[in-house]
Amino acid sequence: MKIPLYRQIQASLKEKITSGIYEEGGLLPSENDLCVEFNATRMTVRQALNELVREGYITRQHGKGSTISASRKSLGLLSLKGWTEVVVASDRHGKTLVLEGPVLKKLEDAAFKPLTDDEKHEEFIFFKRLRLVEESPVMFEQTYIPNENLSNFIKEPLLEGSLFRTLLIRYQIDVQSMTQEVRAIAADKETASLLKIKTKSPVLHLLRKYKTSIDGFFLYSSIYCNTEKFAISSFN
Amino acid sequence: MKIPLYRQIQASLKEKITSGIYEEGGLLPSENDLCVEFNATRMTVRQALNELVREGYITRQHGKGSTISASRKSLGLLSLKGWTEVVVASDRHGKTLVLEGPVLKKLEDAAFKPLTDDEKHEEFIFFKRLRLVEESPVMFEQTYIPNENLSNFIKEPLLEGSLFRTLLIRYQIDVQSMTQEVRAIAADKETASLLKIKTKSPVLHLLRKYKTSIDGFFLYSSIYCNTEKFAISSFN
DNA sequence: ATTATTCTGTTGTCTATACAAGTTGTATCA
DNA sequence: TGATACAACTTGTATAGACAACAGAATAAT
Repeated sequence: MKIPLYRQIQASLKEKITSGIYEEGGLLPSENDLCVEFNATRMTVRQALNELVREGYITRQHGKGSTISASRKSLGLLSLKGWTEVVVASDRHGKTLVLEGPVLKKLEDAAFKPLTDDEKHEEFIFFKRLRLVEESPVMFEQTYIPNENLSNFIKEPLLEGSLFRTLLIRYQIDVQSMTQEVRAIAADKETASLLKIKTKSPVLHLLRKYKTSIDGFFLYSSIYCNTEKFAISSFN
Repeated sequence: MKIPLYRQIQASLKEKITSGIYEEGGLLPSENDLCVEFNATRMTVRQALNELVREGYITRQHGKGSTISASRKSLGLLSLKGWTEVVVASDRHGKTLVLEGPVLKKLEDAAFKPLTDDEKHEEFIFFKRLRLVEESPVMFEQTYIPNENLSNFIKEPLLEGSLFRTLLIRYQIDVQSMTQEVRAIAADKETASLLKIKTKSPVLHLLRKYKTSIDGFFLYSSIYCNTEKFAISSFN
Protein backbone atom coordinates (compact mmCIF):
# COMPACT_ATOMS: atom_id res chain seq x y z
CA MET A 1 0.00 0.00 0.00
CA LYS A 2 1.55 3.22 -1.14
CA ILE A 3 1.15 6.28 1.01
CA PRO A 4 1.40 9.63 -0.78
CA LEU A 5 4.42 11.71 0.09
CA TYR A 6 2.40 14.62 1.41
CA ARG A 7 0.58 12.28 3.80
CA GLN A 8 3.91 11.04 5.08
CA ILE A 9 5.11 14.59 5.62
CA GLN A 10 1.83 15.43 7.31
CA ALA A 11 2.10 12.43 9.64
CA SER A 12 5.73 13.15 10.44
CA LEU A 13 5.02 16.75 11.35
CA LYS A 14 1.95 15.78 13.35
CA GLU A 15 4.04 13.34 15.29
CA LYS A 16 6.64 15.97 16.04
CA ILE A 17 3.98 18.41 17.16
CA THR A 18 2.07 16.06 19.43
CA SER A 19 5.25 14.63 20.92
CA GLY A 20 6.47 18.09 21.75
CA ILE A 21 9.55 18.16 19.54
CA TYR A 22 8.07 21.24 17.94
CA GLU A 23 6.81 23.22 20.86
CA GLU A 24 3.46 24.88 21.19
CA GLY A 25 3.41 28.48 20.03
CA GLY A 26 6.69 28.06 18.20
CA LEU A 27 7.38 28.18 14.50
CA LEU A 28 7.63 25.21 12.18
CA PRO A 29 10.67 25.07 9.89
CA SER A 30 10.10 27.09 6.76
CA GLU A 31 8.62 25.46 3.71
CA ASN A 32 11.97 25.48 1.96
CA ASP A 33 13.65 23.78 4.92
CA LEU A 34 10.95 21.14 4.90
CA CYS A 35 11.48 20.66 1.17
CA VAL A 36 15.09 19.77 1.84
CA GLU A 37 14.27 17.61 4.84
CA PHE A 38 11.70 15.52 3.00
CA ASN A 39 13.18 15.84 -0.45
CA ALA A 40 9.98 17.22 -1.92
CA THR A 41 8.86 20.30 -3.75
CA ARG A 42 7.19 23.23 -2.10
CA MET A 43 3.77 22.35 -3.52
CA THR A 44 3.94 18.95 -1.87
CA VAL A 45 5.08 20.38 1.43
CA ARG A 46 2.34 22.99 1.23
CA GLN A 47 -0.26 20.31 0.70
CA ALA A 48 0.86 18.66 3.92
CA LEU A 49 0.81 21.98 5.75
CA ASN A 50 -2.66 22.81 4.46
CA GLU A 51 -3.92 19.53 5.85
CA LEU A 52 -2.42 20.38 9.22
CA VAL A 53 -4.17 23.74 9.12
CA ARG A 54 -7.42 22.03 8.34
CA GLU A 55 -6.92 19.69 11.27
CA GLY A 56 -6.16 22.58 13.55
CA TYR A 57 -2.54 21.80 14.37
CA ILE A 58 -1.00 24.90 12.91
CA THR A 59 -1.88 28.36 11.69
CA ARG A 60 0.01 30.15 8.97
CA GLN A 61 0.87 33.74 8.42
CA HIS A 62 2.02 35.34 5.23
CA GLY A 63 5.61 36.44 5.44
CA LYS A 64 6.16 34.96 8.85
CA GLY A 65 5.70 31.23 9.06
CA SER A 66 3.63 28.38 10.45
CA THR A 67 2.79 28.57 14.13
CA ILE A 68 2.05 25.49 16.18
CA SER A 69 -1.41 25.94 17.69
CA ALA A 70 -2.16 25.52 21.32
CA SER A 71 -3.40 21.99 21.79
CA ARG A 72 -7.13 21.76 21.79
CA LYS A 73 -8.86 21.12 25.04
CA SER A 74 -11.92 19.83 23.31
CA LEU A 75 -12.56 16.83 21.15
CA GLY A 76 -13.05 17.48 17.47
CA LEU A 77 -15.94 15.19 17.06
CA LEU A 78 -18.37 17.15 15.01
CA SER A 79 -16.16 16.52 12.08
CA LEU A 80 -15.95 13.23 10.38
CA LYS A 81 -13.07 11.54 12.11
CA GLY A 82 -13.77 8.54 14.24
CA TRP A 83 -13.23 8.44 17.95
CA THR A 84 -9.92 6.62 17.76
CA GLU A 85 -8.36 9.17 15.45
CA VAL A 86 -9.63 12.09 17.50
CA VAL A 87 -8.42 10.83 20.81
CA VAL A 88 -5.06 9.85 19.44
CA ALA A 89 -4.70 13.22 17.77
CA SER A 90 -5.57 15.09 20.93
CA ASP A 91 -2.86 13.20 22.76
CA ARG A 92 -5.29 11.98 25.37
CA HIS A 93 -5.75 8.63 26.89
CA GLY A 94 -9.01 7.26 25.59
CA LYS A 95 -10.72 3.96 26.21
CA THR A 96 -13.80 2.31 24.80
CA LEU A 97 -15.94 -0.16 26.70
CA VAL A 98 -18.26 -2.34 24.69
CA LEU A 99 -21.36 -2.59 26.88
CA GLU A 100 -23.39 -4.66 24.48
CA GLY A 101 -22.89 -6.25 21.13
CA PRO A 102 -22.08 -6.76 18.44
CA VAL A 103 -25.49 -8.36 18.08
CA LEU A 104 -28.07 -8.43 15.32
CA LYS A 105 -31.01 -6.16 15.82
CA LYS A 106 -33.59 -4.27 13.88
CA LEU A 107 -33.30 -0.52 13.83
CA GLU A 108 -36.38 0.35 15.82
CA ASP A 109 -35.06 3.60 17.24
CA ALA A 110 -37.69 6.09 16.15
CA ALA A 111 -35.13 8.86 16.20
CA PHE A 112 -33.68 7.69 12.91
CA LYS A 113 -36.54 8.72 10.75
CA PRO A 114 -35.58 8.96 7.14
CA LEU A 115 -34.92 5.29 6.49
CA THR A 116 -35.35 3.57 3.19
CA ASP A 117 -37.85 0.74 3.02
CA ASP A 118 -35.04 -1.74 2.83
CA GLU A 119 -33.53 -0.42 5.98
CA LYS A 120 -36.78 -0.72 7.87
CA HIS A 121 -36.86 -4.48 7.46
CA GLU A 122 -33.19 -5.15 7.49
CA GLU A 123 -31.18 -6.43 10.40
CA PHE A 124 -28.38 -4.30 11.72
CA ILE A 125 -25.26 -5.05 13.65
CA PHE A 126 -25.71 -3.25 16.93
CA PHE A 127 -23.16 -1.87 19.38
CA LYS A 128 -23.53 -0.13 22.70
CA ARG A 129 -20.30 1.52 23.66
CA LEU A 130 -19.09 3.82 26.40
CA ARG A 131 -16.15 6.06 25.69
CA LEU A 132 -13.83 7.34 28.36
CA VAL A 133 -11.22 10.04 28.28
CA GLU A 134 -8.66 9.84 31.03
CA GLU A 135 -10.86 7.45 32.97
CA SER A 136 -13.99 9.59 32.98
CA PRO A 137 -16.98 8.62 30.83
CA VAL A 138 -17.64 11.16 28.12
CA MET A 139 -19.76 9.54 25.44
CA PHE A 140 -22.41 6.85 25.32
CA GLU A 141 -22.84 5.62 21.77
CA GLN A 142 -25.27 3.26 20.08
CA THR A 143 -24.29 2.24 16.59
CA TYR A 144 -26.20 0.45 13.84
CA ILE A 145 -24.41 -1.07 10.86
CA PRO A 146 -26.25 -2.79 7.98
CA ASN A 147 -25.53 -6.51 8.00
CA GLU A 148 -24.59 -6.71 4.33
CA ASN A 149 -21.44 -8.23 2.96
CA LEU A 150 -19.82 -8.08 6.36
CA SER A 151 -19.01 -11.74 6.81
CA ASN A 152 -17.55 -12.65 10.18
CA PHE A 153 -17.89 -9.09 11.38
CA ILE A 154 -19.60 -10.16 14.57
CA LYS A 155 -17.12 -12.89 15.32
CA GLU A 156 -13.91 -10.99 14.97
CA PRO A 157 -12.80 -8.16 17.23
CA LEU A 158 -12.29 -4.66 15.88
CA LEU A 159 -8.91 -3.79 14.43
CA GLU A 160 -7.10 -1.65 16.97
CA GLY A 161 -10.48 -1.10 18.56
CA SER A 162 -11.50 1.17 15.72
CA LEU A 163 -14.70 0.60 13.81
CA PHE A 164 -13.75 2.86 10.91
CA ARG A 165 -10.37 1.21 10.50
CA THR A 166 -11.94 -2.23 10.58
CA LEU A 167 -14.41 -1.33 7.88
CA LEU A 168 -11.68 0.18 5.73
CA ILE A 169 -9.03 -2.50 6.07
CA ARG A 170 -11.15 -5.64 6.23
CA TYR A 171 -14.03 -4.67 3.99
CA GLN A 172 -12.69 -1.74 1.94
CA ILE A 173 -15.55 0.42 3.14
CA ASP A 174 -14.46 4.02 3.45
CA VAL A 175 -16.55 6.33 5.62
CA GLN A 176 -16.64 9.52 3.62
CA SER A 177 -19.06 11.98 5.08
CA MET A 178 -21.71 12.44 7.68
CA THR A 179 -24.83 14.36 8.48
CA GLN A 180 -26.06 14.82 12.00
CA GLU A 181 -28.61 16.47 14.18
CA VAL A 182 -27.50 18.07 17.40
CA ARG A 183 -29.67 18.66 20.42
CA ALA A 184 -29.37 19.51 24.08
CA ILE A 185 -31.55 17.24 26.16
CA ALA A 186 -31.96 16.15 29.76
CA ALA A 187 -30.22 12.88 30.48
CA ASP A 188 -32.42 9.88 31.13
CA LYS A 189 -31.68 7.39 33.84
CA GLU A 190 -29.52 4.96 31.87
CA THR A 191 -27.49 7.65 30.17
CA ALA A 192 -26.97 9.58 33.40
CA SER A 193 -25.77 6.56 35.30
CA LEU A 194 -23.38 5.56 32.54
CA LEU A 195 -21.94 9.05 32.23
CA LYS A 196 -21.88 9.39 36.02
CA ILE A 197 -23.95 12.52 36.14
CA LYS A 198 -27.29 13.36 37.71
CA THR A 199 -30.48 12.40 35.94
CA LYS A 200 -31.84 15.32 33.93
CA SER A 201 -28.43 16.94 33.61
CA PRO A 202 -28.00 18.58 30.22
CA VAL A 203 -26.30 16.30 27.72
CA LEU A 204 -25.50 16.68 24.06
CA HIS A 205 -27.38 14.33 21.79
CA LEU A 206 -26.00 13.61 18.33
CA LEU A 207 -27.94 11.65 15.75
CA ARG A 208 -25.60 10.68 12.97
CA LYS A 209 -25.83 9.16 9.55
CA TYR A 210 -22.52 8.21 7.97
CA LYS A 211 -22.14 7.94 4.23
CA THR A 212 -19.69 5.39 2.89
CA SER A 213 -17.96 4.55 -0.35
CA ILE A 214 -20.65 1.95 -0.98
CA ASP A 215 -23.83 3.34 -2.40
CA GLY A 216 -26.78 2.94 -0.08
CA PHE A 217 -24.62 1.63 2.75
CA PHE A 218 -25.05 3.94 5.74
CA LEU A 219 -24.02 3.73 9.38
CA TYR A 220 -26.23 5.17 12.09
CA SER A 221 -25.18 6.38 15.48
CA SER A 222 -26.92 7.90 18.47
CA ILE A 223 -24.49 9.57 20.83
CA TYR A 224 -24.93 11.13 24.25
CA CYS A 225 -22.12 13.37 25.44
CA ASN A 226 -21.25 14.80 28.78
CA THR A 227 -19.77 18.19 27.87
CA GLU A 228 -18.79 19.35 31.31
CA LYS A 229 -15.12 18.58 30.97
CA PHE A 230 -14.76 18.22 27.23
CA ALA A 231 -16.56 20.34 24.74
CA ILE A 232 -17.18 19.06 21.27
CA SER A 233 -15.52 21.16 18.65
CA SER A 234 -15.75 21.46 14.93
CA PHE A 235 -13.56 23.10 12.38
CA ASN A 236 -14.57 24.48 9.09
CA MET B 1 -7.48 45.54 -4.82
CA LYS B 2 -6.36 42.41 -6.62
CA ILE B 3 -8.31 39.26 -6.08
CA PRO B 4 -6.42 36.00 -6.66
CA LEU B 5 -7.52 34.01 -9.66
CA TYR B 6 -8.46 30.96 -7.65
CA ARG B 7 -10.74 33.11 -5.47
CA GLN B 8 -12.43 34.42 -8.59
CA ILE B 9 -12.96 30.91 -9.87
CA GLN B 10 -14.23 29.85 -6.47
CA ALA B 11 -16.68 32.76 -6.35
CA SER B 12 -17.85 32.16 -9.89
CA LEU B 13 -18.55 28.49 -9.27
CA LYS B 14 -20.21 29.23 -5.94
CA GLU B 15 -22.49 31.70 -7.69
CA LYS B 16 -23.41 29.14 -10.33
CA ILE B 17 -24.13 26.53 -7.68
CA THR B 18 -26.25 28.68 -5.41
CA SER B 19 -28.16 30.20 -8.30
CA GLY B 20 -28.99 26.77 -9.63
CA ILE B 21 -27.15 26.94 -12.96
CA TYR B 22 -25.30 23.85 -11.82
CA GLU B 23 -27.97 21.70 -10.33
CA GLU B 24 -27.82 19.88 -7.06
CA GLY B 25 -26.54 16.34 -7.32
CA GLY B 26 -25.11 16.97 -10.76
CA LEU B 27 -21.51 17.03 -11.84
CA LEU B 28 -19.34 20.12 -12.19
CA PRO B 29 -17.41 20.50 -15.44
CA SER B 30 -14.14 18.59 -15.30
CA GLU B 31 -10.99 20.30 -14.09
CA ASN B 32 -9.65 20.50 -17.61
CA ASP B 33 -12.83 22.13 -18.86
CA LEU B 34 -12.62 24.67 -16.05
CA CYS B 35 -8.99 25.33 -16.96
CA VAL B 36 -10.09 26.33 -20.43
CA GLU B 37 -13.07 28.33 -19.21
CA PHE B 38 -11.06 30.39 -16.74
CA ASN B 39 -7.77 30.29 -18.62
CA ALA B 40 -5.93 28.84 -15.66
CA THR B 41 -3.83 25.80 -14.87
CA ARG B 42 -5.15 22.73 -13.18
CA MET B 43 -3.42 23.52 -9.90
CA THR B 44 -5.21 26.85 -9.74
CA VAL B 45 -8.56 25.32 -10.57
CA ARG B 46 -7.95 22.60 -8.01
CA GLN B 47 -7.24 25.18 -5.36
CA ALA B 48 -10.63 26.74 -6.03
CA LEU B 49 -12.31 23.34 -5.96
CA ASN B 50 -10.63 22.40 -2.70
CA GLU B 51 -12.00 25.56 -1.12
CA LEU B 52 -15.46 24.63 -2.29
CA VAL B 53 -15.07 21.19 -0.76
CA ARG B 54 -14.01 22.78 2.50
CA GLU B 55 -17.05 25.02 2.39
CA GLY B 56 -19.28 22.06 1.72
CA TYR B 57 -20.53 23.01 -1.72
CA ILE B 58 -19.14 20.02 -3.56
CA THR B 59 -17.71 16.58 -2.97
CA ARG B 60 -15.14 14.99 -5.22
CA GLN B 61 -14.54 11.46 -6.30
CA HIS B 62 -11.41 10.07 -7.83
CA GLY B 63 -11.93 9.15 -11.44
CA LYS B 64 -15.44 10.51 -11.56
CA GLY B 65 -15.80 14.20 -10.90
CA SER B 66 -17.06 16.86 -8.55
CA THR B 67 -20.63 16.47 -7.34
CA ILE B 68 -22.70 19.44 -6.24
CA SER B 69 -23.82 18.84 -2.66
CA ALA B 70 -27.25 19.43 -1.26
CA SER B 71 -27.43 23.14 -0.61
CA ARG B 72 -26.20 24.51 2.65
CA LYS B 73 -26.84 28.17 2.14
CA SER B 74 -25.97 29.42 5.59
CA LEU B 75 -22.28 29.76 6.08
CA GLY B 76 -21.79 28.02 9.39
CA LEU B 77 -21.77 24.29 9.21
CA LEU B 78 -24.40 24.12 11.83
CA SER B 79 -27.58 25.39 10.39
CA LEU B 80 -31.05 25.09 11.81
CA LYS B 81 -32.96 22.23 10.41
CA GLY B 82 -36.29 23.48 9.23
CA TRP B 83 -35.00 27.00 9.64
CA THR B 84 -32.70 27.31 6.67
CA GLU B 85 -35.50 25.98 4.53
CA VAL B 86 -38.05 28.32 6.03
CA VAL B 87 -35.93 31.42 6.20
CA VAL B 88 -33.80 31.12 3.10
CA ALA B 89 -35.86 29.09 0.66
CA SER B 90 -39.39 30.20 1.38
CA ASP B 91 -40.41 33.63 2.54
CA ARG B 92 -39.24 34.47 5.96
CA HIS B 93 -41.18 33.24 8.86
CA GLY B 94 -37.88 33.85 10.62
CA LYS B 95 -37.11 37.09 12.38
CA THR B 96 -34.18 38.61 14.19
CA LEU B 97 -34.62 41.04 17.06
CA VAL B 98 -31.71 43.22 18.06
CA LEU B 99 -31.96 43.34 21.83
CA GLU B 100 -28.89 45.45 22.41
CA GLY B 101 -26.29 47.17 20.33
CA PRO B 102 -24.40 47.82 18.31
CA VAL B 103 -22.35 49.30 21.13
CA LEU B 104 -18.65 49.37 21.91
CA LYS B 105 -17.53 46.98 24.58
CA LYS B 106 -14.51 45.04 25.69
CA LEU B 107 -14.57 41.32 25.23
CA GLU B 108 -14.65 40.27 28.86
CA ASP B 109 -16.50 37.01 28.30
CA ALA B 110 -14.16 34.51 29.82
CA ALA B 111 -15.53 31.81 27.56
CA PHE B 112 -13.49 33.11 24.63
CA LYS B 113 -10.15 32.02 25.89
CA PRO B 114 -7.56 31.99 23.20
CA LEU B 115 -7.41 35.71 22.54
CA THR B 116 -4.37 37.52 21.32
CA ASP B 117 -2.95 40.27 23.49
CA ASP B 118 -4.28 42.83 21.10
CA GLU B 119 -7.75 41.44 21.35
CA LYS B 120 -7.68 41.58 25.14
CA HIS B 121 -7.32 45.34 25.15
CA GLU B 122 -9.25 46.15 22.07
CA GLU B 123 -12.80 47.40 21.92
CA PHE B 124 -15.36 45.32 20.13
CA ILE B 125 -18.64 46.12 18.50
CA PHE B 126 -21.21 44.19 20.47
CA PHE B 127 -24.62 42.83 19.49
CA LYS B 128 -27.26 40.96 21.41
CA ARG B 129 -29.75 39.34 19.10
CA LEU B 130 -32.68 37.02 19.42
CA ARG B 131 -33.70 34.83 16.50
CA LEU B 132 -37.24 33.61 16.12
CA VAL B 133 -38.77 30.96 13.93
CA GLU B 134 -42.46 31.25 13.40
CA GLU B 135 -42.73 33.62 16.32
CA SER B 136 -41.01 31.35 18.81
CA PRO B 137 -37.52 32.23 20.06
CA VAL B 138 -34.90 29.69 19.05
CA MET B 139 -31.49 31.31 19.32
CA PHE B 140 -30.00 33.94 21.59
CA GLU B 141 -26.79 35.26 20.13
CA GLN B 142 -24.09 37.61 21.40
CA THR B 143 -21.61 38.78 18.82
CA TYR B 144 -18.29 40.58 19.13
CA ILE B 145 -16.65 42.28 16.15
CA PRO B 146 -13.26 44.00 16.33
CA ASN B 147 -13.66 47.74 15.91
CA GLU B 148 -10.95 48.10 13.27
CA ASN B 149 -11.42 49.83 9.96
CA LEU B 150 -15.16 49.61 10.31
CA SER B 151 -15.99 53.29 10.05
CA ASN B 152 -19.62 54.17 10.57
CA PHE B 153 -20.48 50.57 11.30
CA ILE B 154 -22.34 51.46 14.45
CA LYS B 155 -24.24 54.30 12.87
CA GLU B 156 -25.64 52.52 9.85
CA PRO B 157 -28.14 49.67 9.96
CA LEU B 158 -27.24 46.22 8.69
CA LEU B 159 -27.76 45.52 5.00
CA GLU B 160 -30.86 43.38 4.68
CA GLY B 161 -30.48 42.66 8.36
CA SER B 162 -27.49 40.44 7.63
CA LEU B 163 -24.21 40.97 9.42
CA PHE B 164 -22.16 38.87 7.00
CA ARG B 165 -23.58 40.61 3.98
CA THR B 166 -22.88 43.99 5.51
CA LEU B 167 -19.27 43.09 6.18
CA LEU B 168 -18.84 41.75 2.66
CA ILE B 169 -20.52 44.52 0.70
CA ARG B 170 -19.55 47.55 2.73
CA TYR B 171 -16.13 46.54 3.97
CA GLN B 172 -15.05 43.72 1.61
CA ILE B 173 -14.60 41.41 4.58
CA ASP B 174 -15.45 37.86 3.62
CA VAL B 175 -16.27 35.42 6.40
CA GLN B 176 -14.55 32.26 5.25
CA SER B 177 -14.58 29.66 7.95
CA MET B 178 -15.37 28.99 11.54
CA THR B 179 -14.34 26.95 14.51
CA GLN B 180 -16.66 26.29 17.37
CA GLU B 181 -17.15 24.49 20.61
CA VAL B 182 -20.45 22.85 21.36
CA ARG B 183 -21.81 22.12 24.79
CA ALA B 184 -25.07 21.21 26.46
CA ILE B 185 -25.68 23.39 29.50
CA ALA B 186 -28.51 24.37 31.80
CA ALA B 187 -30.08 27.66 30.79
CA ASP B 188 -29.47 30.60 33.08
CA LYS B 189 -32.20 33.03 34.00
CA GLU B 190 -31.72 35.55 31.19
CA THR B 191 -31.35 32.93 28.48
CA ALA B 192 -34.32 30.95 29.71
CA SER B 193 -36.61 33.95 29.82
CA LEU B 194 -35.57 35.05 26.35
CA LEU B 195 -36.05 31.60 24.89
CA LYS B 196 -39.27 31.18 26.86
CA ILE B 197 -38.23 28.00 28.58
CA LYS B 198 -37.74 27.07 32.22
CA THR B 199 -34.55 28.00 33.98
CA LYS B 200 -32.09 25.10 33.96
CA SER B 201 -33.64 23.54 30.87
CA PRO B 202 -30.99 21.99 28.63
CA VAL B 203 -29.83 24.37 25.91
CA LEU B 204 -27.17 24.09 23.28
CA HIS B 205 -24.28 26.46 23.72
CA LEU B 206 -22.10 27.31 20.72
CA LEU B 207 -18.90 29.29 21.06
CA ARG B 208 -17.83 30.41 17.63
CA LYS B 209 -14.79 32.03 16.15
CA TYR B 210 -15.18 33.18 12.57
CA LYS B 211 -12.16 33.58 10.36
CA THR B 212 -12.29 36.27 7.69
CA SER B 213 -10.41 37.25 4.60
CA ILE B 214 -8.47 39.76 6.69
CA ASP B 215 -5.60 38.26 8.59
CA GLY B 216 -6.07 38.46 12.33
CA PHE B 217 -9.61 39.79 12.02
CA PHE B 218 -11.97 37.40 13.79
CA LEU B 219 -15.60 37.55 14.80
CA TYR B 220 -16.77 35.94 18.01
CA SER B 221 -20.20 34.66 18.81
CA SER B 222 -21.81 32.99 21.78
CA ILE B 223 -25.08 31.32 20.90
CA TYR B 224 -27.71 29.64 23.04
CA CYS B 225 -30.21 27.42 21.25
CA ASN B 226 -33.46 25.92 22.28
CA THR B 227 -33.43 22.58 20.48
CA GLU B 228 -36.84 21.34 21.50
CA LYS B 229 -38.58 22.14 18.25
CA PHE B 230 -35.65 22.61 15.91
CA ALA B 231 -32.53 20.51 16.01
CA ILE B 232 -29.24 21.83 14.75
CA SER B 233 -27.88 19.87 11.85
CA SER B 234 -24.48 19.74 10.27
CA PHE B 235 -22.90 18.25 7.22
CA ASN B 236 -19.48 16.86 6.69
C1' DA C 1 -25.65 -13.53 -22.98
C1' DT C 2 -21.91 -13.12 -19.94
C1' DT C 3 -17.43 -12.18 -18.66
C1' DA C 4 -12.77 -10.02 -19.45
C1' DT C 5 -10.21 -6.63 -21.44
C1' DT C 6 -9.19 -2.26 -23.26
C1' DC C 7 -9.92 2.48 -23.77
C1' DT C 8 -11.07 7.08 -22.39
C1' DG C 9 -11.90 10.60 -19.28
C1' DT C 10 -11.60 11.88 -14.70
C1' DT C 11 -9.22 13.20 -10.24
C1' DG C 12 -4.82 12.42 -7.34
C1' DT C 13 0.03 13.18 -6.72
C1' DC C 14 4.34 15.40 -7.76
C1' DT C 15 8.17 18.05 -9.96
C1' DA C 16 10.42 22.46 -11.20
C1' DT C 17 10.16 27.15 -11.56
C1' DA C 18 8.87 32.06 -11.18
C1' DC C 19 7.32 36.15 -9.27
C1' DA C 20 4.27 38.69 -5.79
C1' DA C 21 3.68 40.17 -1.28
C1' DG C 22 4.02 40.31 3.83
C1' DT C 23 7.45 40.44 7.99
C1' DT C 24 11.49 41.39 10.23
C1' DG C 25 15.93 42.93 11.20
C1' DT C 26 19.83 45.79 9.70
C1' DA C 27 22.10 49.49 7.77
C1' DT C 28 22.00 54.10 6.35
C1' DC C 29 20.96 58.85 6.52
C1' DA C 30 19.26 63.10 8.48
C1' DT D 1 18.01 59.44 18.29
C1' DG D 2 14.64 58.49 14.93
C1' DA D 3 13.02 57.70 10.54
C1' DT D 4 13.72 55.60 6.09
C1' DA D 5 15.43 52.38 2.90
C1' DC D 6 17.03 48.08 1.98
C1' DA D 7 17.93 43.12 2.16
C1' DA D 8 16.77 38.59 3.50
C1' DC D 9 13.46 35.50 4.59
C1' DT D 10 8.89 34.00 4.76
C1' DT D 11 4.34 32.43 2.67
C1' DG D 12 0.94 33.28 -1.36
C1' DT D 13 -0.21 32.72 -6.17
C1' DA D 14 0.42 30.80 -10.62
C1' DT D 15 2.32 28.33 -14.75
C1' DA D 16 3.45 23.97 -17.44
C1' DG D 17 3.86 19.51 -17.56
C1' DA D 18 4.10 14.45 -16.20
C1' DC D 19 2.48 10.12 -14.60
C1' DA D 20 -0.56 7.30 -11.40
C1' DA D 21 -5.00 5.67 -9.92
C1' DC D 22 -9.75 5.20 -10.38
C1' DA D 23 -14.57 4.88 -12.71
C1' DG D 24 -17.33 3.89 -16.37
C1' DA D 25 -18.21 2.77 -21.02
C1' DA D 26 -17.06 0.38 -25.08
C1' DT D 27 -15.09 -3.57 -27.00
C1' DA D 28 -13.46 -8.27 -27.46
C1' DA D 29 -13.37 -12.98 -25.95
C1' DT D 30 -15.68 -16.83 -24.06
